[in-house]
Amino acid sequence: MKRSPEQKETLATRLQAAVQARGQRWTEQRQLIADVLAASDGHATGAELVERVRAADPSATPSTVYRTLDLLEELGFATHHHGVDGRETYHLEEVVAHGHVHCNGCGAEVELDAEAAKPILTAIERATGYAADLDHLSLQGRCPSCRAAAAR
Amino acid sequence: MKRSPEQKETLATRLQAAVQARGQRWTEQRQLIADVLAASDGHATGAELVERVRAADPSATPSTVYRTLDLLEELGFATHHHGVDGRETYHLEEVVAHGHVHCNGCGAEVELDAEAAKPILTAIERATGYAADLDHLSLQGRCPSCRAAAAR
DNA sequence: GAGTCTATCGCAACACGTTGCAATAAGGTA
DNA sequence: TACCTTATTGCAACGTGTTGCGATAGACTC
Repeated sequence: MKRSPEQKETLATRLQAAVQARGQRWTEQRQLIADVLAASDGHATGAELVERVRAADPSATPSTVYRTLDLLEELGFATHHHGVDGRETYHLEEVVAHGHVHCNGCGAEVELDAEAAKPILTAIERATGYAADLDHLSLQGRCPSCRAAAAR
Repeated sequence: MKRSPEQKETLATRLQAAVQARGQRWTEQRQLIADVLAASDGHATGAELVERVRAADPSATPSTVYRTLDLLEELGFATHHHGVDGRETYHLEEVVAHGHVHCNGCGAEVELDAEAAKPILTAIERATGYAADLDHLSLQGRCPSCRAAAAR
Protein backbone atom coordinates (compact mmCIF):
# COMPACT_ATOMS: atom_id res chain seq x y z
CA MET A 1 0.00 0.00 0.00
CA LYS A 2 1.75 3.16 -1.26
CA ARG A 3 1.23 6.29 0.71
CA SER A 4 1.29 9.74 -0.92
CA PRO A 5 3.50 12.51 0.49
CA GLU A 6 0.45 14.25 1.93
CA GLN A 7 -0.46 11.14 3.92
CA LYS A 8 3.10 10.80 5.16
CA GLU A 9 2.95 14.40 6.22
CA THR A 10 -0.25 13.66 8.07
CA LEU A 11 1.28 10.71 9.87
CA ALA A 12 4.33 12.62 11.03
CA THR A 13 2.18 15.60 12.01
CA ARG A 14 -0.30 13.53 13.96
CA LEU A 15 2.54 11.71 15.63
CA GLN A 16 4.25 14.94 16.56
CA ALA A 17 1.05 16.25 18.11
CA ALA A 18 0.58 13.03 20.10
CA VAL A 19 4.17 13.05 21.32
CA GLN A 20 4.06 16.67 22.39
CA ALA A 21 0.67 16.24 24.03
CA ARG A 22 2.40 13.84 26.41
CA GLY A 23 5.05 16.41 27.26
CA GLN A 24 7.58 14.53 25.19
CA ARG A 25 9.84 15.94 22.55
CA TRP A 26 9.77 15.91 18.80
CA THR A 27 13.20 15.34 17.29
CA GLU A 28 14.67 14.91 13.84
CA GLN A 29 15.36 11.26 14.61
CA ARG A 30 11.73 10.63 15.39
CA GLN A 31 10.63 12.41 12.24
CA LEU A 32 13.06 10.27 10.26
CA ILE A 33 11.98 7.01 11.86
CA ALA A 34 8.31 7.86 11.31
CA ASP A 35 9.07 8.61 7.65
CA VAL A 36 10.94 5.36 7.22
CA LEU A 37 8.14 3.34 8.76
CA ALA A 38 5.54 5.16 6.67
CA ALA A 39 7.59 4.37 3.56
CA SER A 40 7.85 0.69 4.51
CA ASP A 41 4.74 -0.67 2.88
CA GLY A 42 3.25 -3.51 4.83
CA HIS A 43 5.69 -5.12 7.23
CA ALA A 44 9.29 -4.50 8.16
CA THR A 45 11.48 -6.26 10.68
CA GLY A 46 13.29 -4.28 13.35
CA ALA A 47 16.61 -4.92 11.67
CA GLU A 48 15.33 -3.68 8.32
CA LEU A 49 14.05 -0.48 9.84
CA VAL A 50 17.34 0.08 11.64
CA GLU A 51 19.17 -0.41 8.39
CA ARG A 52 16.96 2.02 6.47
CA VAL A 53 17.16 4.64 9.16
CA ARG A 54 20.93 4.34 9.24
CA ALA A 55 21.05 4.64 5.46
CA ALA A 56 19.34 8.01 5.78
CA ASP A 57 21.26 9.08 8.88
CA PRO A 58 24.37 7.07 9.70
CA SER A 59 24.60 8.66 13.13
CA ALA A 60 21.38 6.95 14.26
CA THR A 61 21.86 3.96 16.53
CA PRO A 62 19.77 0.80 16.95
CA SER A 63 18.81 1.69 20.48
CA THR A 64 17.26 4.94 19.32
CA VAL A 65 15.33 3.21 16.57
CA TYR A 66 13.95 0.53 18.87
CA ARG A 67 13.09 3.04 21.56
CA THR A 68 11.23 5.17 19.03
CA LEU A 69 9.35 2.15 17.73
CA ASP A 70 8.31 1.36 21.30
CA LEU A 71 7.06 4.90 21.61
CA LEU A 72 5.05 4.66 18.38
CA GLU A 73 3.51 1.52 19.74
CA GLU A 74 2.64 3.10 23.07
CA LEU A 75 0.94 5.91 21.22
CA GLY A 76 -1.00 3.46 19.11
CA PHE A 77 0.61 4.39 15.79
CA ALA A 78 2.28 1.05 15.22
CA THR A 79 2.21 -2.55 16.36
CA HIS A 80 4.71 -5.33 16.31
CA HIS A 81 4.57 -9.07 16.57
CA HIS A 82 7.09 -11.89 16.58
CA GLY A 83 7.31 -13.89 13.40
CA VAL A 84 7.96 -17.60 13.11
CA ASP A 85 11.70 -17.08 13.48
CA GLY A 86 11.24 -14.94 16.57
CA ARG A 87 12.12 -11.68 14.82
CA GLU A 88 10.07 -8.62 15.39
CA THR A 89 7.91 -7.28 12.59
CA TYR A 90 6.46 -3.81 12.79
CA HIS A 91 3.58 -2.24 10.95
CA LEU A 92 1.77 1.03 11.01
CA GLU A 93 -1.60 0.93 12.70
CA GLU A 94 -2.92 2.75 9.62
CA VAL A 95 -2.49 -0.41 7.66
CA VAL A 96 -5.65 -2.33 8.43
CA ALA A 97 -5.29 -4.77 11.30
CA HIS A 98 -4.51 -8.27 10.17
CA GLY A 99 -3.15 -11.58 11.37
CA HIS A 100 -0.68 -13.97 9.82
CA VAL A 101 -0.72 -17.67 9.06
CA HIS A 102 2.54 -19.42 8.30
CA CYS A 103 2.93 -22.83 6.66
CA ASN A 104 5.49 -25.06 8.36
CA GLY A 105 5.74 -27.15 5.23
CA CYS A 106 6.54 -24.74 2.40
CA GLY A 107 7.06 -21.53 4.36
CA ALA A 108 4.16 -19.75 2.67
CA GLU A 109 2.72 -16.88 4.66
CA VAL A 110 -0.79 -15.58 4.19
CA GLU A 111 -2.48 -12.61 5.76
CA LEU A 112 -5.80 -12.73 7.47
CA ASP A 113 -8.04 -9.70 7.34
CA ALA A 114 -10.51 -8.75 10.00
CA GLU A 115 -13.44 -10.27 8.16
CA ALA A 116 -11.77 -13.64 7.67
CA ALA A 117 -10.51 -13.70 11.24
CA LYS A 118 -13.82 -12.92 12.86
CA PRO A 119 -14.93 -16.52 13.38
CA ILE A 120 -11.50 -17.36 14.76
CA LEU A 121 -11.61 -14.53 17.27
CA THR A 122 -15.11 -15.55 18.23
CA ALA A 123 -14.00 -19.15 18.81
CA ILE A 124 -11.10 -17.90 20.95
CA GLU A 125 -13.41 -15.80 23.03
CA ARG A 126 -15.82 -18.69 23.54
CA ALA A 127 -13.03 -21.06 24.54
CA THR A 128 -11.00 -18.76 26.77
CA GLY A 129 -12.92 -15.58 27.54
CA TYR A 130 -10.02 -13.65 26.04
CA ALA A 131 -10.52 -10.90 23.48
CA ALA A 132 -7.70 -11.85 21.14
CA ASP A 133 -5.73 -9.18 19.39
CA LEU A 134 -5.84 -9.58 15.63
CA ASP A 135 -2.50 -7.85 15.11
CA HIS A 136 -0.86 -10.38 17.36
CA LEU A 137 -2.56 -13.35 15.79
CA SER A 138 0.31 -15.32 14.36
CA LEU A 139 -0.57 -18.90 13.52
CA GLN A 140 1.42 -21.82 12.23
CA GLY A 141 0.24 -24.92 10.52
CA ARG A 142 0.06 -26.64 7.16
CA CYS A 143 -1.32 -24.99 4.07
CA PRO A 144 -3.83 -26.86 1.90
CA SER A 145 -1.28 -27.93 -0.72
CA CYS A 146 1.18 -29.23 1.87
CA ARG A 147 -1.65 -31.11 3.51
CA ALA A 148 -2.61 -32.64 0.19
CA ALA A 149 1.02 -33.56 -0.45
CA ALA A 150 1.29 -35.14 2.98
CA ALA A 151 -1.88 -37.15 2.42
CA ARG A 152 -0.41 -38.79 -0.68
CA MET B 1 4.06 -32.83 35.69
CA LYS B 2 6.72 -34.99 37.40
CA ARG B 3 8.16 -37.85 35.48
CA SER B 4 9.43 -40.96 37.22
CA PRO B 5 12.93 -42.26 36.57
CA GLU B 6 11.51 -45.13 34.52
CA GLN B 7 9.75 -42.69 32.23
CA LYS B 8 12.92 -40.63 31.87
CA GLU B 9 14.75 -43.80 31.01
CA THR B 10 12.14 -44.53 28.40
CA LEU B 11 12.47 -41.09 26.89
CA ALA B 12 16.25 -41.26 26.63
CA THR B 13 16.09 -44.80 25.33
CA ARG B 14 13.50 -44.03 22.70
CA LEU B 15 15.45 -41.00 21.70
CA GLN B 16 18.67 -42.93 21.44
CA ALA B 17 16.98 -45.48 19.22
CA ALA B 18 15.55 -42.75 16.98
CA VAL B 19 18.89 -40.97 16.69
CA GLN B 20 20.78 -44.13 15.85
CA ALA B 21 18.12 -45.22 13.39
CA ARG B 22 19.02 -42.15 11.39
CA GLY B 23 22.68 -43.09 11.38
CA GLN B 24 23.42 -40.40 13.91
CA ARG B 25 25.30 -40.72 17.14
CA TRP B 26 24.27 -40.99 20.74
CA THR B 27 26.58 -38.99 22.98
CA GLU B 28 26.77 -38.13 26.64
CA GLN B 29 25.83 -34.56 25.84
CA ARG B 30 22.64 -35.69 24.15
CA GLN B 31 21.79 -37.97 27.03
CA LEU B 32 22.33 -35.07 29.42
CA ILE B 33 20.26 -32.62 27.40
CA ALA B 34 17.45 -35.16 27.08
CA ASP B 35 17.53 -35.70 30.84
CA VAL B 36 17.45 -31.99 31.55
CA LEU B 37 14.51 -31.46 29.22
CA ALA B 38 12.69 -34.44 30.72
CA ALA B 39 13.27 -32.99 34.19
CA SER B 40 11.95 -29.58 33.12
CA ASP B 41 8.29 -29.99 33.83
CA GLY B 42 6.14 -28.12 31.38
CA HIS B 43 8.02 -25.36 29.59
CA ALA B 44 11.57 -24.11 29.63
CA THR B 45 13.19 -21.35 27.64
CA GLY B 46 16.32 -22.02 25.64
CA ALA B 47 18.39 -19.99 28.06
CA GLU B 48 17.08 -21.94 31.05
CA LEU B 49 17.91 -25.22 29.43
CA VAL B 50 21.39 -24.01 28.55
CA GLU B 51 21.91 -22.94 32.14
CA ARG B 52 20.75 -26.26 33.57
CA VAL B 53 22.84 -28.27 31.17
CA ARG B 54 25.89 -26.20 32.02
CA ALA B 55 25.20 -26.67 35.72
CA ALA B 56 25.45 -30.42 35.16
CA ASP B 57 28.35 -30.22 32.71
CA PRO B 58 30.22 -26.92 32.57
CA SER B 59 32.02 -27.97 29.41
CA ALA B 60 28.77 -27.94 27.42
CA THR B 61 28.30 -24.93 25.15
CA PRO B 62 25.12 -23.12 24.07
CA SER B 63 25.60 -24.09 20.45
CA THR B 64 25.57 -27.76 21.38
CA VAL B 65 22.43 -27.36 23.46
CA TYR B 66 20.56 -25.49 20.75
CA ARG B 67 21.69 -27.91 18.07
CA THR B 68 20.53 -30.85 20.17
CA LEU B 69 17.18 -29.20 20.79
CA ASP B 70 16.81 -28.73 17.04
CA LEU B 71 17.55 -32.41 16.63
CA LEU B 72 14.93 -33.40 19.23
CA GLU B 73 12.47 -31.29 17.34
CA GLU B 74 13.32 -32.84 14.01
CA LEU B 75 12.78 -36.26 15.54
CA GLY B 76 9.45 -35.19 16.95
CA PHE B 77 10.42 -35.47 20.61
CA ALA B 78 10.08 -31.80 21.39
CA THR B 79 8.56 -28.61 20.06
CA HIS B 80 9.32 -24.99 20.56
CA HIS B 81 7.45 -21.77 20.07
CA HIS B 82 8.23 -18.09 20.49
CA GLY B 83 6.67 -16.44 23.49
CA VAL B 84 5.39 -12.89 23.68
CA ASP B 85 8.87 -11.55 24.31
CA GLY B 86 10.30 -13.44 21.36
CA ARG B 87 12.16 -15.96 23.49
CA GLU B 88 12.03 -19.60 22.61
CA THR B 89 10.16 -22.01 24.86
CA TYR B 90 10.66 -25.73 24.50
CA HIS B 91 8.55 -28.61 25.67
CA LEU B 92 8.60 -32.33 25.34
CA GLU B 93 6.15 -33.75 22.87
CA GLU B 94 5.18 -36.20 25.61
CA VAL B 95 3.55 -33.37 27.46
CA VAL B 96 0.16 -33.18 25.81
CA ALA B 97 -0.01 -30.68 22.96
CA HIS B 98 -1.34 -27.32 24.06
CA GLY B 99 -1.50 -23.68 23.04
CA HIS B 100 -0.94 -20.50 24.99
CA VAL B 101 -2.95 -17.35 25.48
CA HIS B 102 -1.25 -14.28 26.90
CA CYS B 103 -2.98 -11.23 28.37
CA ASN B 104 -1.48 -7.93 27.20
CA GLY B 105 -3.05 -6.20 30.17
CA CYS B 106 -1.89 -8.10 33.24
CA GLY B 107 0.58 -10.52 31.67
CA ALA B 108 -1.41 -13.58 32.71
CA GLU B 109 -0.75 -16.65 30.63
CA VAL B 110 -3.18 -19.51 30.32
CA GLU B 111 -2.79 -22.82 28.57
CA LEU B 112 -5.22 -24.22 26.13
CA ASP B 113 -5.65 -27.95 25.87
CA ALA B 114 -6.63 -29.81 22.75
CA GLU B 115 -10.28 -30.05 23.74
CA ALA B 116 -10.64 -26.33 24.41
CA ALA B 117 -8.74 -25.42 21.28
CA LYS B 118 -10.72 -27.63 18.93
CA PRO B 119 -13.30 -24.98 17.94
CA ILE B 120 -10.49 -22.50 17.39
CA LEU B 121 -8.60 -24.85 15.11
CA THR B 122 -11.81 -25.61 13.26
CA ALA B 123 -12.46 -21.90 12.75
CA ILE B 124 -8.92 -21.44 11.45
CA GLU B 125 -9.34 -24.26 9.01
CA ARG B 126 -12.64 -22.90 7.74
CA ALA B 127 -11.20 -19.40 7.32
CA THR B 128 -7.85 -20.28 5.78
CA GLY B 129 -7.74 -23.92 4.79
CA TYR B 130 -4.72 -24.31 7.05
CA ALA B 131 -4.43 -27.10 9.60
CA ALA B 132 -3.09 -25.04 12.48
CA ASP B 133 -0.55 -26.50 14.81
CA LEU B 134 -1.75 -26.45 18.40
CA ASP B 135 1.75 -26.36 19.82
CA HIS B 136 2.46 -23.22 17.87
CA LEU B 137 -0.79 -21.56 18.80
CA SER B 138 0.34 -18.53 20.75
CA LEU B 139 -2.35 -15.92 21.13
CA GLN B 140 -2.39 -12.48 22.66
CA GLY B 141 -5.32 -10.45 23.85
CA ARG B 142 -7.12 -9.27 26.95
CA CYS B 143 -8.22 -11.57 29.70
CA PRO B 144 -11.76 -11.32 31.09
CA SER B 145 -10.77 -9.32 34.16
CA CYS B 146 -8.71 -6.82 32.17
CA ARG B 147 -11.59 -6.45 29.76
CA ALA B 148 -13.95 -5.79 32.65
CA ALA B 149 -11.51 -3.26 34.09
CA ALA B 150 -11.24 -1.53 30.73
CA ALA B 151 -15.00 -1.36 30.38
CA ARG B 152 -15.37 0.57 33.62
C1' DG C 1 43.02 -53.73 18.34
C1' DA C 2 44.20 -50.44 14.49
C1' DG C 3 42.54 -47.61 11.00
C1' DT C 4 38.95 -44.86 8.60
C1' DC C 5 35.05 -41.98 7.92
C1' DT C 6 32.32 -38.37 9.37
C1' DA C 7 28.96 -36.76 12.96
C1' DT C 8 29.51 -33.95 16.78
C1' DC C 9 31.77 -30.70 19.68
C1' DG C 10 33.90 -26.29 21.31
C1' DC C 11 35.23 -21.99 20.02
C1' DA C 12 34.77 -17.61 18.16
C1' DA C 13 32.27 -14.44 15.68
C1' DC C 14 28.05 -12.76 14.37
C1' DA C 15 22.85 -11.03 14.38
C1' DC C 16 19.07 -9.00 16.74
C1' DG C 17 17.33 -6.68 20.46
C1' DT C 18 17.70 -4.45 25.32
C1' DT C 19 19.48 -1.73 29.11
C1' DG C 20 22.30 1.65 32.10
C1' DC C 21 24.58 5.77 32.13
C1' DA C 22 26.74 10.10 31.02
C1' DA C 23 26.46 13.79 27.50
C1' DT C 24 23.49 16.43 24.65
C1' DA C 25 19.84 19.23 23.23
C1' DA C 26 14.54 20.27 23.08
C1' DG C 27 11.34 23.20 24.89
C1' DG C 28 9.84 26.16 28.49
C1' DT C 29 10.75 30.37 31.56
C1' DA C 30 12.72 34.75 33.00
C1' DT D 1 18.39 36.11 24.44
C1' DA D 2 20.23 33.46 28.27
C1' DC D 3 19.23 29.94 31.34
C1' DC D 4 17.13 25.57 33.34
C1' DT D 5 15.05 21.26 33.47
C1' DT D 6 14.88 16.79 31.92
C1' DA D 7 13.71 13.94 27.73
C1' DT D 8 16.47 11.98 24.33
C1' DT D 9 20.59 10.32 22.37
C1' DG D 10 24.92 7.57 21.65
C1' DC D 11 27.83 4.43 23.53
C1' DA D 12 29.11 0.30 25.45
C1' DA D 13 27.94 -3.86 27.46
C1' DC D 14 24.88 -7.49 27.88
C1' DG D 15 21.36 -11.50 26.76
C1' DT D 16 19.67 -14.84 23.62
C1' DG D 17 20.24 -17.49 19.73
C1' DT D 18 22.84 -18.88 15.18
C1' DT D 19 26.56 -20.14 12.13
C1' DG D 20 31.27 -21.56 10.22
C1' DC D 21 35.21 -24.08 10.98
C1' DG D 22 38.89 -26.88 12.72
C1' DA D 23 39.50 -30.48 16.29
C1' DT D 24 37.64 -34.44 18.53
C1' DA D 25 35.76 -38.75 19.07
C1' DG D 26 31.78 -42.22 17.93
C1' DA D 27 30.91 -46.25 15.18
C1' DC D 28 32.11 -49.28 11.68
C1' DT D 29 35.42 -52.33 8.91
C1' DC D 30 39.30 -55.13 8.57
